[in-house]
Amino acid sequence: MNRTTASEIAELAGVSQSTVSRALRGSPLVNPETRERILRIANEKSYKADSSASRLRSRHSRTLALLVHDDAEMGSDINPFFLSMLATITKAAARRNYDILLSFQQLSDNWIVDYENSNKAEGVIMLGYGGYTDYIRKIGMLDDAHCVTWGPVIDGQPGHFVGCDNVHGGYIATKHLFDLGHTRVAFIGDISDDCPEFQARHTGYRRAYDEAGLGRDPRLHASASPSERGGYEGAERLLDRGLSFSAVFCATDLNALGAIRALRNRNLHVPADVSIVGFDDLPAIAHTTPALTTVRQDTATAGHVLVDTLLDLIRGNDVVSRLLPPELIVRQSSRRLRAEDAATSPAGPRQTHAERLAQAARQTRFERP
Amino acid sequence: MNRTTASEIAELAGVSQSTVSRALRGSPLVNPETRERILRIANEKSYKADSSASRLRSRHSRTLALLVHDDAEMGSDINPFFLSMLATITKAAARRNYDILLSFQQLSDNWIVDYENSNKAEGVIMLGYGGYTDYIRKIGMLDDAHCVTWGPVIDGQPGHFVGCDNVHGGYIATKHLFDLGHTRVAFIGDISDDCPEFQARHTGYRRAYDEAGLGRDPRLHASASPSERGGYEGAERLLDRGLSFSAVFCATDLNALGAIRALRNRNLHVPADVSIVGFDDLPAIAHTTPALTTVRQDTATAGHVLVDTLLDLIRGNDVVSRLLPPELIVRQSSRRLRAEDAATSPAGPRQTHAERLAQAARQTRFERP
DNA sequence: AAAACGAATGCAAACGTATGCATCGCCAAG
DNA sequence: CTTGGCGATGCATACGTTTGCATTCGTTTT
Repeated sequence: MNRTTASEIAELAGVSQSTVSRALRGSPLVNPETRERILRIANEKSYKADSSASRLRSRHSRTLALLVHDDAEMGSDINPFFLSMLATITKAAARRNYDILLSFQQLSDNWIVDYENSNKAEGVIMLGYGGYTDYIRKIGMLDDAHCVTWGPVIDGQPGHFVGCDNVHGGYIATKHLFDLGHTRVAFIGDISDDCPEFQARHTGYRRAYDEAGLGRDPRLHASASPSERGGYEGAERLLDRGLSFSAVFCATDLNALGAIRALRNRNLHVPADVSIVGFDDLPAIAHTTPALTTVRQDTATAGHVLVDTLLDLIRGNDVVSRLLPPELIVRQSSRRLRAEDAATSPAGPRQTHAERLAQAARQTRFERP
Repeated sequence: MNRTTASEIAELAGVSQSTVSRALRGSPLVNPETRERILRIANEKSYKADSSASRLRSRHSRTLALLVHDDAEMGSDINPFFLSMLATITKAAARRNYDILLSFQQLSDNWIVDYENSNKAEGVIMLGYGGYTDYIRKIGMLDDAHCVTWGPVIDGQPGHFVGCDNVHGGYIATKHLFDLGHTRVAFIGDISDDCPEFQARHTGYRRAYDEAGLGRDPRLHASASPSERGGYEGAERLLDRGLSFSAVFCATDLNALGAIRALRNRNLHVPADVSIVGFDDLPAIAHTTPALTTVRQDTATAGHVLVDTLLDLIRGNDVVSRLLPPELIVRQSSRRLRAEDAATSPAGPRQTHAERLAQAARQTRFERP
């Protein structure tokens, strides 16, 4: 059974194929009555223009590629934060009459070039933490590379980015903890050059310290890959140092979940002993115990902005990198520091906070994921 | 700047355009040396055959559409279980050299027909709970509709399905609870005709009851839409009835999370007072407190099976609906019933289980999501 | 030496649409 | 009555491949 073609519709309607094409594409050149007739017949036959032929002729695929970074470290799991953006991006594209071609990939030089050269998509949206900078630089050389990346917005860097204001996010997270009376706030997260967004969150963290006029102990930073496991191991290293702290700001929600597990493992309770603030507002974490205080990135508008920016780029309009405002979501993992737990206070009637931390530091690890 | 075409490569290589095409597609007709030369030049120019032209001529788009049901009730959130399948499906397709076109849609008659008729994809994979049966029946009428659905496998039903063995899953979940000494196991989930997979899980639940020779109280079933909120409300209705139960099997992990929240809200602890078993094994739930005992659906092989089944369908091979075996994952939300908590035992020294449940039933609700 | 053959390549016709240009009828302006 | 213009339609080409068929050339068979 062969597909229905525009010529067949044309014959049925007693017009030429060109007129059918024009009628279906809403050209003002065709008589309203003719258009009506053609549309009716096309509907009856449930005719749809062949996309291959139409994109070949018109040189437009009306398709965007969505490339999600497949982090080898996460195993086969994909970072849930990026997954939660898929739907909004896809719907935003659909509203603009664009299809989304999905791909999970390790970073490779060829990918974008191949997709553009083979005309599979008019542009690419990239999702993934860090590590893109070098890659984008190469791509940026190509005039034809229409590519927008979700990630850190850095002045003067090549390529086009849409991202959350990570500096401000880190700032409000840390300030929230200071406002609750904490003075020694640790940071867990990777601030190497590979992850500029976490560097930015750390910058906000430092800014809050400076503004509060508190001295910041650099040893209160533990590096961690952006996974749950990374958070677990980071928290362990932090505890092993035997330092005093009453709160932790984690670079990602997954880090926070891992940190909570590590703390619990050493008999430290959240938020009773340690307050925790995460970053991302993953859909799942509202249901964890304790529900996580975190910095929300607005994925809904992010999806629209990513798509619109990419379309501007494709149309040759001027494009500016855009920062989206983050929002602090206070839940149960952060609470006011009790006076007797303050690091400087004398020992109370029950075991002091300092004692509990010290005990945790000595404790043998009985779980290794 | 115009794209490089096969003819340009041909000219550079001193051959005809046909030979270039053949060389790049690995035809055995071209001389190895010639092929080598052509490949080298094509690489230099980073030439890729235009997909529009190639699919127009060859009548193959090498693209599959992935349709994720956009449940209005979930708001803009997509069911995380389906999200977790996106990556495996996409990678499975990539391994077969197929691209994935992604779409989130309410159910509509036109969608599949449009996609096939416009030649955007050679087939469709549908993800979503229930409600498809009628829809599939319509689609099934069309010879050309290449469509595989993740969902309940029911004998004699039109369409092609790949799914988890929900009956067995429900059975092993419930049996697990019986093995732990529970005798009154409740069920939370929607068993209307809209959701055949939950009906199947409920069937497994009943089978375990029968096999254990235990009487089943139908009032221990609370209906619930498959969301977190559904589980919360279902658990509340269950508690309001003032019945005795020491364990709950929930039709989905989200239901289980909601149920746990509702129970905690009334001072019932999981698993101390009530054991809970979920279904799906969402990536997130390993990190909840308590970590959820659940029935895992093997999404990794599911992705491959879905893609392979669809490709078979496209190639005109015979296709059988396939059931994948589920697996019980025991974590911390289920535990052995203590003797003194058994519903029939006399009151112990501390508040009995029955008393605690009764208290929960009377309790005013102080949280409504 | 002629014929037959196979390997390697070129030729040319599709695939189904979009679109510039020509055409046609009709009415208003000259 | 002629001309110009405008609205509506048809004609014909081009988009860049894939692929059946023809062609060429060198080698083997009769």
